[in-house]
Amino acid sequence: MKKNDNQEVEAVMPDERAVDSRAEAFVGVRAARRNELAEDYVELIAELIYAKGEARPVDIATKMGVTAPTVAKTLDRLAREGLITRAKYRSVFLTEEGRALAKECRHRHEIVLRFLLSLGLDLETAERDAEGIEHHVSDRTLALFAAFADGSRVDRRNLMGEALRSN
Amino acid sequence: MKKNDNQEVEAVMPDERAVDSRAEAFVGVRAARRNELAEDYVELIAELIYAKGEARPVDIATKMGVTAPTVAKTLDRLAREGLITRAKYRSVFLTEEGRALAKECRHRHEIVLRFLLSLGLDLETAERDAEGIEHHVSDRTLALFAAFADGSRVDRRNLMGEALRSN
DNA sequence: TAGACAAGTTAGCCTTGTCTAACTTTTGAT
DNA sequence: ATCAAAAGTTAGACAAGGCTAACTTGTCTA
Repeated sequence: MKKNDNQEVEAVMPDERAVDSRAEAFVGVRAARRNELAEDYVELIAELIYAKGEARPVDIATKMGVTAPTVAKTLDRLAREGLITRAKYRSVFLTEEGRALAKECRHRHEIVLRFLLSLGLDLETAERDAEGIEHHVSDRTLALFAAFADGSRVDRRNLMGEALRSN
Repeated sequence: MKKNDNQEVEAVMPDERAVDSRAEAFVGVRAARRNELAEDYVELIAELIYAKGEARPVDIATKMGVTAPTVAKTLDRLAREGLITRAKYRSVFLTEEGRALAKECRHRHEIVLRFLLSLGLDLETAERDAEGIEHHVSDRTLALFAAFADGSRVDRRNLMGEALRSN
């Protein structure tokens, strides 16, 4: 492939490190994407059970914004993967593994949400963004988010205190 | 569907607002997910062109961690969607629309990355998380991220200044 | 208790994203 | 100028996630 045909790229100016250190990230991100839907389902099922005592496919469909057959197919997959149990024409239940996953997802979601809110975001937007972001936050970042959300007020006080003391 | 079969949900405790206000988010998130791959490709293509003068399928494949035929099929789709142009056995080029998208993605990526770094995250992790997060950040949140990243030092100074003045 | 209606399922189709295997074109070194 | 290796393409398989249409089961009310 000859290096002819050059193209102007005025608009886009990545810095040096970009091309190489970003490369490996893609693989990991795509891996994360594969589990997103399962996590969303499991989390939603847990919420429905908590809120209504059961998780019915029709409610899952409504909340997820998809049709009933889509839900059925996805639930079959989740059952195959051991996250839920189901019987024909009945509600869905989480296995131990499913509950563990739901709990973990809930935890991440809570932290991301609190973090966004503590940053000054409105609830609507925070809720929506948290839904998308929560699946892509490493443990390290999550810890930082948690610390920030919990500590932002305290930090300010500390900072002011220090400023006062140090003068 | 009778409301029998109840299940213990000790582990998972969503608060009241959760079930309803989170619902609508899913639809939006799924919409965002559809464009992620296209955005990743376009951004990568822009970077390759910038860094090497051209974007070859083989490099895209390496960076994305997939095989050549996968890249070929995806590039066909991007071409169909008007984001790139390509000729058989040649490198790939961005259309105006593709360049615009790449620029926008780059911009988001930069902000998210700077934000994560300013939060104290190491470069590796920040890079990886930014890759996943950037597609799920609303304009509102992005603005907040940008302000935080740019202003965290300034804020501290202001805060200290205020603390001093107000006493 | 009988049906009507709501909920759930099944079948079949489409698109995307992934792969391997096999083939063709381009490039570059001798 | 030739030809081997690298790059690119095509064909075909498969799973996931989505849909509509048509059928079955459960529930609840008259």
